[in-house]
Amino acid sequence: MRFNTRIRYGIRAMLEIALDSTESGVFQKDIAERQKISVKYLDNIIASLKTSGLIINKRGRKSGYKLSRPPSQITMLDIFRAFEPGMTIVDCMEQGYDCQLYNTCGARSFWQGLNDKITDYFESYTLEDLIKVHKSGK
Amino acid sequence: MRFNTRIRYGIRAMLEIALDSTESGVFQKDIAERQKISVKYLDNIIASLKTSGLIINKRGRKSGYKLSRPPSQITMLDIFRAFEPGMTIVDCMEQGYDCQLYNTCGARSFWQGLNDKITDYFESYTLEDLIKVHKSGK
DNA sequence: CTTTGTCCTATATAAACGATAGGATATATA
DNA sequence: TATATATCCTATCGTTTATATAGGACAAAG
Repeated sequence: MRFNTRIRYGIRAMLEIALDSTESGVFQKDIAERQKISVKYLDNIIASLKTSGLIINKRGRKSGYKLSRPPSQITMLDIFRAFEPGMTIVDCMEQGYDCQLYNTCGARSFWQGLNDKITDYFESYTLEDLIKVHKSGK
Repeated sequence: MRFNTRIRYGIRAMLEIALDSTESGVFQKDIAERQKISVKYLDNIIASLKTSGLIINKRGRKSGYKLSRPPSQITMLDIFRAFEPGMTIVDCMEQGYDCQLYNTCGARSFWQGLNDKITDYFESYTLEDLIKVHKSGK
C-alpha cells in the first residue's frame, strides 16, 4: 500500500514550478537536478502533468513550464488524477465493478469510508498549502 | 495505490470468525467456501492472523478458529499489522529512512498528514463496528 | 489406523514499478 | 542558415510485488 514515485515526483515537480518566479518558467532539467530525478524519468511525469492541463509551456528549446492557474486552484487530487483516473484503494471501489459478494461482504463500507477520507484529503489540500508549508520550513 | 488481497481477505476472514457462535469455532475450509477464496490461499492468510495472536484454535483435525479477545478490542489496525509491520504510504514514512531531500522536500508534511489519517481510521474502526454494519446490511 | 483438516515451505505466473534507450521535433542563438 | 539544446514520443527492460498453487508433514477425531 504505497503511493508510487510518479505521483510523488509529480507533486514535487509541481511545487518547483509553483515556486518559480522567473519570466521564462522552469526547465525539466533543472527540476530533475534539484529533485535528484533522472531527466528521462521526469520526462514522462512532466508529460502527464502537461496532458492533464496543469502546466503549460511553449514548444522547442528553452520552453520553461508554468502553472496553468493559481496554486490555490490546484488540489493534490488534480495532480493525482494526472497519473491515475481516480482514487481506488480496493478493486470494488472501481466504477462498474461487479462483486459476487456485494451483499454479504461486510467490509465494503469500511473500505468506502477510507476511500472517501483519502479522496477528501487530496481534494482539500492545495498547491498553495504546500507552498506555505514549504516556506515555513516544515 | 491499492490494498492487497491478503489484508482484504484477512478482514473478511476475521468477520466470519467473529460472526460464528458455535462451540467448535470456524473451519478454514468453510471460510474459504463462503468467501470464494481457495483453501490454499486462505491457508497462509489465516497463518498470519494466528501468528499475530488475533485468533486461536486447537491442533489437528476439526480445530475451528475463534477470536482471542472480544471484537470490540480488535481494530482494523490490529488486523493490518498481522500482514505488514506498519502503515507506510510512502518510503520516507518508514522508521529510520534517511532522505536526501529532508529539508527541501515540501511534500513530506502532506504525506505525513495522510499517513496519520489512514492510521487513525484503521485504529478507530473495530471488528465490532464491522459486525454492526454487516448486520445492518449496508 | 484411516480420514480429514491444519501446518509449513517452496515454487510459478503475471502484473506493476522504476527507470532507461533512442531518436524525432521545435526553436533560440550563433 | 546552421547548430545546439531542450522538449516530445514510443518502446523496452530488469526488478520487485502480488496472487496464488503444489506437495506433503503433522495432529487428532472417528
